[in-house]
Amino acid sequence: QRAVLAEHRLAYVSDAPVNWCPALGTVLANEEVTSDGRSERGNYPVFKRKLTQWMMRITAFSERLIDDLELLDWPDAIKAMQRNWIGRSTGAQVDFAALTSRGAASDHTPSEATISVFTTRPDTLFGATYMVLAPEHPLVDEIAPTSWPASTNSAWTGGAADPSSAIAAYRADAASRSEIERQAEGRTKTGVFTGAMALNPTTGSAIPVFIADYVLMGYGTGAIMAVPAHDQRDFEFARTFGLPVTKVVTPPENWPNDPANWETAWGGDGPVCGSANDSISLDGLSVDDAKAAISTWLEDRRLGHPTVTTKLRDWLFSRQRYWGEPFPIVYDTDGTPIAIPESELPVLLPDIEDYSPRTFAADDQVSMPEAPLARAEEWMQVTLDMGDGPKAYRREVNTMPQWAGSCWYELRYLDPTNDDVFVDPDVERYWMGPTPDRPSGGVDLYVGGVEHAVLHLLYARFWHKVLFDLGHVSSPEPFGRLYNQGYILAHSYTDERGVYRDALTIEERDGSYFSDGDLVTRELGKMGKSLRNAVAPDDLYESYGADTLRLYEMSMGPMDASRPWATRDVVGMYRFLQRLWRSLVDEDTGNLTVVDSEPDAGTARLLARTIDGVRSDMEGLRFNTSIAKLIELNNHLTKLAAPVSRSVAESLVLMLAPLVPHVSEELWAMLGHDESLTYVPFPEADPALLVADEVEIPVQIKGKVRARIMVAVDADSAAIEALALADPAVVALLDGAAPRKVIVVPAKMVNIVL
RNA sequence: GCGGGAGUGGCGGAAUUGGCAGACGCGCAGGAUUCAGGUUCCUGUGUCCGAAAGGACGUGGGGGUUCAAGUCCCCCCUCCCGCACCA
Repeated sequence: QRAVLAEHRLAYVSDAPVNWCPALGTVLANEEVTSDGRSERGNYPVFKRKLTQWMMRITAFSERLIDDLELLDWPDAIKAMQRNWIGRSTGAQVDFAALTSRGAASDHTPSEATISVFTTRPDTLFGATYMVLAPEHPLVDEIAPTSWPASTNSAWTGGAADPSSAIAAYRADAASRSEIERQAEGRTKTGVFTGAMALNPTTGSAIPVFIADYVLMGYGTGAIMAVPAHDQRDFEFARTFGLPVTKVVTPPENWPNDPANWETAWGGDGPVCGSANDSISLDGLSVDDAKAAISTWLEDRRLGHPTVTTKLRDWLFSRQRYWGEPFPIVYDTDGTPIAIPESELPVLLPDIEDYSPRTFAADDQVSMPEAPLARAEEWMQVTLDMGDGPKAYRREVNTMPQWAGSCWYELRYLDPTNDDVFVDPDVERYWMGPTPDRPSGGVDLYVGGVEHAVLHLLYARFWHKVLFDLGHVSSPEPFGRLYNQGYILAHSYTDERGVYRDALTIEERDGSYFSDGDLVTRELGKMGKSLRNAVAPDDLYESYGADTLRLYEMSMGPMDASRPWATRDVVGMYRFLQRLWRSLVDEDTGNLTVVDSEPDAGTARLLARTIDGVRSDMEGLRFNTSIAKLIELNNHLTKLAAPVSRSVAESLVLMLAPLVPHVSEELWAMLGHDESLTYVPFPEADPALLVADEVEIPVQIKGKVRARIMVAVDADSAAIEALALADPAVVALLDGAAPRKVIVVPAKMVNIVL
């Protein structure tokens, strides 16, 4: 019963191949391994090892994890990365009968085996001329005969005397090559014949079954039907091994009629051809129609059915670390995992002498993971009463990955002192509940880096959906709006030997860069100690103060863009803060110069426009343009002969507070306030001041600005046209000629067409 | 190959819906203040022609739509990021 349940449990023990990183001394999730087979953290080699580890059944949520992206206000790039990672593709599973006896030596017996394949192109079933299994596919040993069938192509055997030695040699060879080596081989197709044949259910012909590493055990069923005419990989394999290429979809007219003369496979649409037998004909149908027709045919004969496959794999959830949440799991004397009853929770980490992970040489493939908690012998052994009397159990010694905590911290933050539940349902609904304009619910704004796209952000969504299904949260998604801030980049400099030179030593001459006289090459990338281009915040605090640094970083450009650091530019924001101070404070006496009288009309209007603009820029996280508007306002104030009005000064300080909190608080106190400005609302723009009575608009002749006129904001087109045509500069340029057409955009501009 | 994003002065970057390209800052130039210094102040600063007035050109390249294009459409180039033998 436990075994059956384990097939469906959210958390389960698996002994499938996992990612083992000897240098880190722990196993890793697929998401933590880079495409070249190294650890995301530390960039160490990672090896596939068959180990018993805890898994989370995230694949059960694949569909919803893709579909619910629609609900989210997230950057397209992140959504695309998640879709791509989950990798849903719809197609069909098709069953092929294995025929080990066909054409084989007389000591072979017919196989009962069925080879199931996943295909997105069931319409091309008639063109399947061979099959390929992943090298580690469990059926391989079952279907392979003991000797080569008569007249086996010598190119298919890998030079081996019999199928089992060919298979063994191919597997050994595949295992010895790293991901990087395989990629470096330029994807030349390799493989060997298994000696077995299979029956193409549509044509009734026997087709050879190969193993090849271009078919992955981890995707689909780990087996494919190969249609070389219409799949590029199969095409290349067929060319290498001299396999037949049968056309079943008509390519465009400029393609050679005979597939033997094709340069590539034809993967596009076209009328299906050569696809008929006694009970079905697909000929003449489009690809889509043929898919539908063959699916029905397969289902009627119980040979296949439509299905969906994803690239996403279950989440490897155990780590060999001390610092992680211990599993609430014990094993009985039979080694069966049992959940600890709630009354015994939480399981706390034991105090141990040595917390450090057991690590190995980076390339030590045969090393075995060792959990630090396994050193806590006393803690491991525990006596519990599971309802059948006290018994001895052994604790699980693996711990959860760092992601476990980040999957729900945002929920705990809502109600951090609650001792009864992790979050009160009412509290959760208040902060995170779905609303008509945000059906996903979740955190209002989550600012974070792209590096979490298919790690934290995927895991947390999965975890949240589990809690949602269990009724613990009302929101289907944890983070309603996501904003990716860019990186602060910096130039790094390498000399001829490729050694990084300290960025502080660099001099520029005639567009080239030199370090102590040596020519160096400049690159733009992240800051880092090893790149010798990091900027120490302490130095900037020392020279300019924390407010200046903060203001500079916000002013550099849009928040979501990566931007190059330029120490030289920091001074601009420092100067601004000095000018700001002097607009409100007498430098010599230190006394406030602000007056209580109302500002002049121009200043009042500029203030209103600034408040309005800064407010919307802040809402859109456009801090760079907020700052520009605040500088403009201050520049205006410094040009005034008169002292600054209190109403203007206070609004300015309040608007600056989120950007330069220290200077703002200081000025706020000097303006006579006892309480922090944190509790004062953001200024409101006077709507009456946002609309001017008159505006200056350009007058264009043939699209070029030739004059400017003042017009009332509510002036109609005719009045504006008359004003424009009466302008002396326009009269002179027209020189008596009658305009062919005059376009007037009220309160915006005039364009005269000659 | 697939997916995402970006190309605007010497530099970082502005420019809601097509409507004055270059806001704001750096740098640079000239000037001011100062015994001096600059982490001070003021003025100027897209490019080219011109003493000036003014004119021409100008948002990666090429076409197009429009009275009007950085913005819309078509083709192309370059760069960055993610995934990559996913059947």
